Amino acid sequence: MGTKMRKNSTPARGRPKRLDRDQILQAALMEYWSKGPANVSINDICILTRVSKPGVYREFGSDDGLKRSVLDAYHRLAIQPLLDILESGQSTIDTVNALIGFMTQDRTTLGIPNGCLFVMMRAQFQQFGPYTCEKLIELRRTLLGAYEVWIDRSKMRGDFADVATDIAALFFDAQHGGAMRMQREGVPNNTIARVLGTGLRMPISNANIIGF
Amino acid sequence: MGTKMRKNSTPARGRPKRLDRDQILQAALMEYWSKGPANVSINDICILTRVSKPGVYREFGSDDGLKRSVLDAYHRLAIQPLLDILESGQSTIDTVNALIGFMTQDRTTLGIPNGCLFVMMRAQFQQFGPYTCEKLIELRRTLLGAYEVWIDRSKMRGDFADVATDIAALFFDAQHGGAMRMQREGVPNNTIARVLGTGLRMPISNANIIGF
DNA sequence: TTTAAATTGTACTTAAAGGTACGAAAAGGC
DNA sequence: GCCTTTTCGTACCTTTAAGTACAATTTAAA
Repeated sequence: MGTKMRKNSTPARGRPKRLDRDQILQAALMEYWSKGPANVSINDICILTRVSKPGVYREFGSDDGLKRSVLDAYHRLAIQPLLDILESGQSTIDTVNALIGFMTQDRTTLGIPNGCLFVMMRAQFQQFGPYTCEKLIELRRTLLGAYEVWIDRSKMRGDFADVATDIAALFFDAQHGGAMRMQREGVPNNTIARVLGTGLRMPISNANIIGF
Repeated sequence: MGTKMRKNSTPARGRPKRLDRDQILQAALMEYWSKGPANVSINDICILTRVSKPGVYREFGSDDGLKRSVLDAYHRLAIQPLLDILESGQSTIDTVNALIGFMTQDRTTLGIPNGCLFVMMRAQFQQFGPYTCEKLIELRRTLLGAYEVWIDRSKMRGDFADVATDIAALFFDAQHGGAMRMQREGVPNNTIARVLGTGLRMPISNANIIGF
């Protein structure tokens, strides 16, 4: 957000920057993800990262700005892998299985909190500022768009049921959200996988049985 | 919560009570429902109902106590109709259609906020106190239990797919949650109905085609 | 060595949250 | 008319949130 866009190579003029933006983002991300954004204050993040409060505000502008940036980081960290699965070009069934596998990974062994920060924040968008909300809407559109592209591709291959693409995309998105919430509520991952299995394989198996 | 359980008939001893518990509950319920529980303070409710803050605390004990009681009221108001549909004894298909119809009613004409307070609060349980959380868990169990009973009944009639009852119950619960969240995000009700249609009619149509 | 530029953190402000101490008020019993 | 019981609301408390004023610090350029 600085007025001077300094590249790494340029030595710059004034006092050298010691603040590590990425470290703050990482810490905030993990804190939001594990405790829920509403239960983490800027102060908490300051203490956690040993950065002064004005430091955080200089870097991100506001609470809203920080949350927006964290959401951006979360996009790269945890949403992109999901998008990558959709764009991997595998067979439809393999893709669905990959999605289920991805969502129901054991988080404790990965050192990652349960649930999905994006799903969480979407459910609480009323508590956020304009930047964060904008980012949420953007991410939602990206996800739904990716589902739609994938569904259309599967349809062309003939292994997807006769459901309108936008409806099916909303359906897949809802299953993802449901799975992440179940995980947060403590439902075992193999149970979640079974729920997802009945839900997500439906548009495929139906195609096999009825349509083709 | 009062130490004296006074019936309406008993004239009582001290200063007569003017505080209307139900009015507070109703106002808090609508406020939580429309704005989200996190965006409504005890102060807001006091102003809205023209009750003093100690009045509210005398009646409900704490923020946690109020939320718990509101959730109870919401149970009777908006969850019970859903349970009633499940217990109505209609045919499986009619029940599913009734569920979809109930979830996708036009809220503006009913004067009711979009979404579901219970679904909202479930997604934010980390922000609530022990009483509220306990109530949330209890309500969740009640709902899942009702789904399970209904599913088992449908299975016995032979019009439900070969899916484990607990898994199917979680699936239905997830669809309900997904629908309520879509509604909150501004997805049109007829779109939501189509998403629900593809999801909820699946375990039934599959039974018709494959199993029986 | 001075000056200008850039970043730093201490100490503060303001607002709003949940919660309560306490005396006034309103009733029935004596 | 006075005492007891119960409910009432004003005015406060404590904590914590987001956000900032400002002087000190560290660097390159002059």
